[in-house]
Amino acid sequence: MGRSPCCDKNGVKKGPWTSEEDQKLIDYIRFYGPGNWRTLPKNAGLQRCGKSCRLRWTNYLRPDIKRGRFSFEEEETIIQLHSVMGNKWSAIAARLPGRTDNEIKNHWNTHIRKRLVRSGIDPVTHSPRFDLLDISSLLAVLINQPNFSSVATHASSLLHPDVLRLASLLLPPQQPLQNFNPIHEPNLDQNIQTPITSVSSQDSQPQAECTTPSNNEATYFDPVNARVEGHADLLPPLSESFDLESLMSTPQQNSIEAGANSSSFFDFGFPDNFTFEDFMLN
DNA sequence: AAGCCGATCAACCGCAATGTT
DNA sequence: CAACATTGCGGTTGATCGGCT
Repeated sequence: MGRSPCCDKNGVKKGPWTSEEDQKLIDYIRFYGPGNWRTLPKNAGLQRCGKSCRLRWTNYLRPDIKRGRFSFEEEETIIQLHSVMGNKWSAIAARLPGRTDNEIKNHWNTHIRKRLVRSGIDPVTHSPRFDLLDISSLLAVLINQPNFSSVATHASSLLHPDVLRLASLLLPPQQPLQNFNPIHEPNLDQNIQTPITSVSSQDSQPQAECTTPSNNEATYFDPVNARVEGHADLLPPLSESFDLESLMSTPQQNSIEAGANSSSFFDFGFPDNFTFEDFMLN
């Protein structure tokens, strides 16, 4: 009746492995190969549970394990695969040579997941979540650009349409951005209050699509009235299903579809010193 | 210097799936 | 086919470390 324990608890060591134990395990597996984990510890002279030996080998001692930081490409792959597979860490690991499921799982939980949350992405569904998004910091980055019209043009192709729509809703109608007052960030960086000026002559970045007026006065981008003011191309059409409630909820059935556009949305948060140039380069 | 706290990651636990008798 | 053994997987824990006060 019931399952017998995977190992005899008496006399079985737990906790971190010593280098001597590692060496015993390596030597044994080099000679006999992995497998038969139940009898392995006894045969190898280890006071360990077979399960512990298998875990130590597969997650740490295996010679084909690639250690060190995850590359950008690896992280992208993990995000894409996770959007399709969910928490199938072993399946994800199978597509990342040299990485273990445990390592990927840890990296997801400690790095990637937090970045997605900061970027307003639900890490479970890979859908935008505006209750997660630090929208004011995003706006601060976008608005605090000398050539905001151009920025908006870029942003409209890079950001989720509903993000831009929400951004427009946050701004009072007929009000220039210089008076923009973030709702939840009363102490937001004062830079956000800075008037947005047209592209200056010393602006070294080429801006082929720049729609900034040619005068030297400060210009303000009003997303709400962008269409009437000739900026219709700056704002995407409102999604049919868009409403604040839908955005605040966590859809359960659309992870695969969401995965298809997740990497075109924000994949990462914005560090304090983040600039639009950084954004475009990434 | 000491204590606190958050981040990281190796390791453990329980359960499910699969294999064997 | 049932019972048991083994392996694999995902969630969680806890030790450790570095930064901060």
